[in-house]
Order: sequence, then structure tokens, then C-alpha cells
Amino acid sequence: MGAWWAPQTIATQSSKRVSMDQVMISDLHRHVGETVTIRGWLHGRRSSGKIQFIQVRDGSGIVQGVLMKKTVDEALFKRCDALPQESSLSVKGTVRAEARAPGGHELSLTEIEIHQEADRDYPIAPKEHSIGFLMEHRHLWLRSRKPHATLRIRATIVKAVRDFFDSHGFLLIDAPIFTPAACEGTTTLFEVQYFDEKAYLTQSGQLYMEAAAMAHGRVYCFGPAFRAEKSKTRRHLTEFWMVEPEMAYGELEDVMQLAEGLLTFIVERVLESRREDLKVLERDLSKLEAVRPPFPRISYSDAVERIKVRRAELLRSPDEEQRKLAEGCLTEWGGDFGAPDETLLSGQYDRPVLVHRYPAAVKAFYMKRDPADERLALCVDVLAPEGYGEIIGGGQRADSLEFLESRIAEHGLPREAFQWYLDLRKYGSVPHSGFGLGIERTVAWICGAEHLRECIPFPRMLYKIYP
RNA sequence: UCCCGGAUAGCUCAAUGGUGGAGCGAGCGGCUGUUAACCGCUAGGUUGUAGGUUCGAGUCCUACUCCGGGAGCCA
Repeated sequence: MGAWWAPQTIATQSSKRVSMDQVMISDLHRHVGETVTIRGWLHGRRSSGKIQFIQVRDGSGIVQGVLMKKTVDEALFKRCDALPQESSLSVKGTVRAEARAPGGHELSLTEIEIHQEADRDYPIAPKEHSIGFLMEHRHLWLRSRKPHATLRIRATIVKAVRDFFDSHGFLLIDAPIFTPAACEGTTTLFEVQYFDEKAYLTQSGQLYMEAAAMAHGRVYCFGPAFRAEKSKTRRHLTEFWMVEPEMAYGELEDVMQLAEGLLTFIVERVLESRREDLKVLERDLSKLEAVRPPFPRISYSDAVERIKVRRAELLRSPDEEQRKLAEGCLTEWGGDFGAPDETLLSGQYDRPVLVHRYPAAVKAFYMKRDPADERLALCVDVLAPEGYGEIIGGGQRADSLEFLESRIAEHGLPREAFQWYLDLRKYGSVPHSGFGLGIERTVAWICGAEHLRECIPFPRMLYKIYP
């Protein structure tokens, strides 16, 4: 066997042995009856006089090792009995199928090598903690079961996104992080000193993707986005990740189909490869299994009518929360949806709902108008089920130079900064469309997480940048 | 930025204006099948900060700081 990083070892994955007799816990079922070594950390420990139960985690899972007083050195037995949580250690033992063990397997331990005895004051105890305390210890909280499961699912979602676009003729194009001016001119940006001039951290790669789509046809970018808005809710981060596909010759209908296909693919992939992690999170799988195409589609105007009807019903509800929700909803055509509207609307479906053709006035300047009704933009938002809100926003882009020029003037945006963007309409302009998918919101929805901050390893939020 | 709630042991929380407690965690001891084990004992406190009211403040008042929830904005 070659070094653990040798290509064939990684490629086959038939056995994740990385050195000598080391085995990953997730692979134990392949080694029943064998003597193996696990290298990891002490997750938990219980002792009962002459027998000790030692839970070891190695990143791939958790396994319980059984240590009998008579089978090991007495000094070692005693030392283990006092070993603090999170101490690093290697254990050697025989793999045994054991019905009583959570993972189905157990180790009869024969040797233990302690690499470092952890301090005794590991702050995350096996008990309830407040979210503020856990966030302050995010660097350690990552080791706990739920954050561990959530970030594994996040990785699976990211991989699914890339696989989907890579296999549908989209080329990965990285958008810049430093930008010379606001992309949309609406949100507050983080300003940075860029040599002798001011620059901003990107809030979206979309405009750059429009340029790239004119070169490659179908493209997507995947990267961080930054918003300096003082949002303080469970649905906001100042730094979040977004995937943004853009299609030359794509129209609103194409965008809606693409969004539906992508979300279906992501949910399928997570269901087939991350069931164990979803179980750790106590996620209701039937809610995810319901996510099958076609997704319901509704126009903004129809949605407003539905909201008005539902609002009137809820205002008569005996439940105070329901009445409060209804009071927050909009009452007439023309306004953008707020959180209560989205909750009320998405609550009527068991899968993501596509809301299309919003009033142009509440959308970004680059949206193309609906030729059938000039008040409307050819755009679509996708609202996730179960109140997780908007996970996708997109639509068809304005392709007329004159139209864009007047919108930029109307919004008071600096024309020079957008000259390159206008060039795209001067040299071979075509209909084109795309959208942005918020990764953390998607992770939150699929994991059933309460807050976005659980869905990114080290969240950046209003006034919070530690650790 | 606005609205609401909170800050007491390492953590999660009790305590009518009248001598600050419990569970978990930690330490010591016991227990051969524990699953956030169990049983006994021990240690652990400038009640967020600064003022004020009162014979007396964890408790009432004011300001500030920090934390949580929500709104707007958005992915």
C-alpha cells in the first residue's frame, strides 16, 4: 500500500486505511473480527468500576470502545478513567458487531495511546447551551454532532450544485471579490481601500456572469457575497455563499426550469447520500421526499390575491400569532413581499414555489420588462417550504442599450462604472437570464436549521466577527 | 436603525424588597453493559457596569454595555 495520499488510495475508497492498520469509523463494518486502530478524540466516557466505555470520534463517525480492567495495564486503565473529554488518542481493538451500540459496532480495546490530555475545562458539556455561548465557541462547537452533520450536508449540497451545472453545459467562471462600484445600487456594501481608490466587496457576481455568458454561452460562478446591511434576523449573514448561473439566449421560462431542476437534484443527492446526517439533525425526511417536480408557479399578481384572501381568514383566527402574521402582510398590489407574506404564501405548498413577474418598481434596474405588461419585470423568486423564505432570486436581464441607459440614470447610478456592462448591449446583445441561489438558506431549509449561522462554518453577522 | 425580552456558580436556570440555591460540568470515592449512566461527598459567587430610591436591593428607578428574538432590506 502506498502513502495515504496516493491517487489510487483516494480514487478507490474501497478501504480508507491511511496508515498501517488505521481504519475510519465509517468503514468499521468492513472490518468485523479484525484488529484495527482508530485515531481521534475522546467524545465521551462512562465507567463502572472494572469496565469503561470510551466513545471515540475521528471525523467520520463515533464508535464506542470497551475497556476491561483485566485486559489492560492497571495504570493505563486508571488514566483512561480520568481522561478529559476531547483528549486526542489512538485506540486499538477488535471490531465486534454489537446490537446495543448506536453505530452497530463496538471495539474491544487492547491498546490506548494518549496524544494529548485535554484541559479539564472543555466548555461544551453534554447539556443544553444557549446559542450565544455556542457561537462564542464555534471553533469547538464544530466538533459536536449537529454542527458536524450540518457541515457535511453543506459540502454535499455544494458538490451537487457543481455537478449539476458541470453536467448541464455550464462553465465555471469566477467573479471578482473586489468591485469598483455597487452591482445593483440598492444594498449597503463593505468599503475597502484599494490602493489610492475606494473599492467594495462584491454583493453579487451576476453582472460579470452576463459578460462571461456572452463569451461561453452558459456559465456559473460560485463564491462569497458581502452585504453590509444591518440586518439582524435568522435569515441574514454579512458574508454568505451564492451560486449564480447565467444563460445566453435564456428566457424567463428557462430560468424557472433550471431552478426547478437544480433544487430537485440537490434534494435527491442529499437524500441518497446523507441520510445518517439528516437523522442526527432529526430532520423530517417526508418533507424532503415531497420535493419533486413540477413545482407550483404563481404570478405575483395572483399571489397578492391569495395573500389578501388568506390574510382576511387569519385576521379572524383565535390564535394571536396567526393574527400578528396576517397584520404584517401587504394589502394591495405593488409592494414587495416581506417575511410575513412569504411565510403565508409558502405555507400553502409542500414544495418550493416559484413566484414570477413582480412589479418592476420593486426589483433591480437590470430586469427586463414583461412585453405583455410593462409594469412587470420578467423575474422569478423561489420560496422554500416550511417558512425558510427566498432561496433563489433571478430572471431575464434587460438586453436593450437604451432601456438600460435610462434605468441607470433613473436610479442615479454612476454611468462610468457601468460602461463595461452597457458594452454588452452594444456588441451582439441577446436575451439572457440567470439567478442566484443562496447556499446557506438552502442548507438551512434542507437541514431544518433554525438559523443561517448554523449553516456556515464561521458565520459573519452584524457586529460579530469572532471567532 | 426601530420594537420586544434578557444578563445570578464554568454551563442551563431558581430565589415575595429581609442570611443567594438546584441540576449539569469539575474534584474525590463506589459500581462488570453504560447510552446526556447511576449513588455518596467536596469545591465553586464583586448577582453585566455606573449611579439612584430604601433601615435594607439579585429584586424597584435611570443611564450605559453586551446578548437573544423580531421588523425593514435581501440570498
